[in-house]
Amino acid sequence: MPTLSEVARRAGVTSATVSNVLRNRGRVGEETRQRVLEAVEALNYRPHLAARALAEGRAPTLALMVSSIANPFYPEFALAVERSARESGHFVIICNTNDDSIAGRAYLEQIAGNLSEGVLVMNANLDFDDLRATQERGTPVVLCMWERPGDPPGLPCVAVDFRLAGRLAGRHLIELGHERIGAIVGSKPSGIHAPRYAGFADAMRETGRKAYAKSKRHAPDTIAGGYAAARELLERDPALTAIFATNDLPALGAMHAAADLGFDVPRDLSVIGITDIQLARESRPPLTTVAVPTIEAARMAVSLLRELIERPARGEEPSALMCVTSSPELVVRGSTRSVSKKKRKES
Amino acid sequence: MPTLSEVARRAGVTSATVSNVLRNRGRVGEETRQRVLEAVEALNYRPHLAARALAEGRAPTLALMVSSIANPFYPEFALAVERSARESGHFVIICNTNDDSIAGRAYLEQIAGNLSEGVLVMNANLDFDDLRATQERGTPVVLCMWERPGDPPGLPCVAVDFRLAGRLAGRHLIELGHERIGAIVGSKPSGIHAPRYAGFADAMRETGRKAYAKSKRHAPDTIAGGYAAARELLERDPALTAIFATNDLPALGAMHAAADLGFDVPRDLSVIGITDIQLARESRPPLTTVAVPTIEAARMAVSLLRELIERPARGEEPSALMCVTSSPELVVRGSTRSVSKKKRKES
DNA sequence: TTGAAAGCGCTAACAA
DNA sequence: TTGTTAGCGCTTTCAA
Repeated sequence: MPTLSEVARRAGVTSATVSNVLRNRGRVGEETRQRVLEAVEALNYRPHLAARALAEGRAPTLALMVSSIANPFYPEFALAVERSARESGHFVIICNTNDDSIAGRAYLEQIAGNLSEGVLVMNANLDFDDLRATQERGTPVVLCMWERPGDPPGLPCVAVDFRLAGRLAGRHLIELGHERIGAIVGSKPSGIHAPRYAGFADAMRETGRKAYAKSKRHAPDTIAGGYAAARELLERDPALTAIFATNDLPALGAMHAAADLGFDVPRDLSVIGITDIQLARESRPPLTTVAVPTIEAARMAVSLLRELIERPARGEEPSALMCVTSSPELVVRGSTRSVSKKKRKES
Repeated sequence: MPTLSEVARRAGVTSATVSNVLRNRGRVGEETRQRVLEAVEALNYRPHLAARALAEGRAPTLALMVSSIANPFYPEFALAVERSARESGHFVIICNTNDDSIAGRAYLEQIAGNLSEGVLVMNANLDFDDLRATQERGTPVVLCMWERPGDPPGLPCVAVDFRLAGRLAGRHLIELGHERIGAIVGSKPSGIHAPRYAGFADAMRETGRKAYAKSKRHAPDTIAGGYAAARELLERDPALTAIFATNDLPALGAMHAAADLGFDVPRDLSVIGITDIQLARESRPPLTTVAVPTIEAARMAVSLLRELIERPARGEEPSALMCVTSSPELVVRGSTRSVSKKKRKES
């Protein structure tokens, strides 16, 4: 690989000059410029990003921490992150923590500040103290999807009003006339799914329903998890006419369970999720869900991070430590319907 | 961020010594060692990976080029790649080419050799000349999933016998008694899906069937693509009893189309795909498919790449330029069944 | 066993 | 407009 000074030698100038033309920093004579460009071309020169990073005191990558990139939601997000990151010349390093905070810490310690200029966190299974520590050591961190806009996490974040999402889902079901509604809630009791369920509960309370509390199951955030939970729910109370899940994947699983138990969705049972992942559009029937502004969140997270990276260099305070995305929105598709008078036919 | 020499100063030694203890290179007195370790601890020192990379002349990352990480197949693969990469201390940079060879080239030029020590290519939409060029500039490249073991691509690769996969799928259908079989083939005519279809055709030929040729559609490698193609196929020839798709996603789409047209899968129509993505297990009915050794391919790709990275340093020739994974295997699930005598009931 | 010194490829003052 | 020089943080001979 040719280096700057080889290019310089060939062009009969010094590396400083080559550097200047490469960065378009002006103050270079047109003729010299041409010569340099020719040399670059002839040698097929490409700048050494690691060297540049070292000299500039900044790294050209952002780290994206996820529990597992294989979760169907993350890739969509990662794609958006990558696109935004590219705009500021950053590459993105995927860090799978595998839901293990030890692994997460290991990643942070190795990457932060050296290889990556900033850290994006897409799951809550990292130790917040670790995150604060890396922040204090000079590498900005932003949480990509904070679920409670009203309750700042003590770290920069982009917040999505998931409580509202839950409420919208609940309301939709109520408007369709459902009374007996089961709920499938993400597995970590005090975890990120609490606000979603709280919103759902709000909707129930607002309209004077109480029955919902009996029919609640926790399940891992997967199709299989939702399947198992829905089965339990439905076997325990076959009179349920709707199921609310705090996430699309379990909602999809619930549809399968319903089918296996002889319920027709949406005729006998309505199912609603939250997020609007790609798959939600592609299930049969397509899933009614509350869409969360994923792409917007990704963009915001990257620009917030970028701001945090750049501000200190300019001696300014960041303008805000929390961005709030636009609100979640109900997307009515085929998996919900107004409750039929005759209720279920079979089972 | 503390630096090596700060640690050194605090421990009353030079940076060379600190470096030695950190790399466990021995030749350091036990007492000094302790002092250094304490200083490291006290200062909370972490090595600067970019600086180390520069000094060592090697980068700590691998680039994974994919057309779009959002394709449901890639994340599973990416996860496996990341795990393997970590074993040799590499981080993985995700490069979404977006199926655009210009974007791909841009990535290669920026990353290869500087930020990344090697390049993994997970789609064929990169210009092979670009790949060869980066290889010649000193950055090893490996194709992660070459479809024709018998026909080396002129680049290091790990090959999967996709023709066999196609054949297994075809045979399975034939063994179930199917005669009229439709095929959905990936959209790029001469592209990566050709061997899969060729294998399918082999199976047909071997058993003297010819009808298949009429019922073939090209479709993008998505659920929607498969849906549209299957609809066409089925509307054109409702007597089809089976559909073979060169990939799971379109196969899943075909199942949806079948359902929409009143075909029951598998009673009226069998559907089979290739790959065995996670989703295949989670569809209704679960998809019969030919499983491809994804994880194994990921591991092989990373170790081949690692070997290519290290060999030249040791002056050796790489042992092989092509690894072949174990063979694809039929996974029978719920979407295929022996052809019923009465054929379809409805439609 | 430890230190001194050069250098990886680049940037960025500052001088000329 | 261009060159000189001094690093960025680390590794690695080679000496001591």
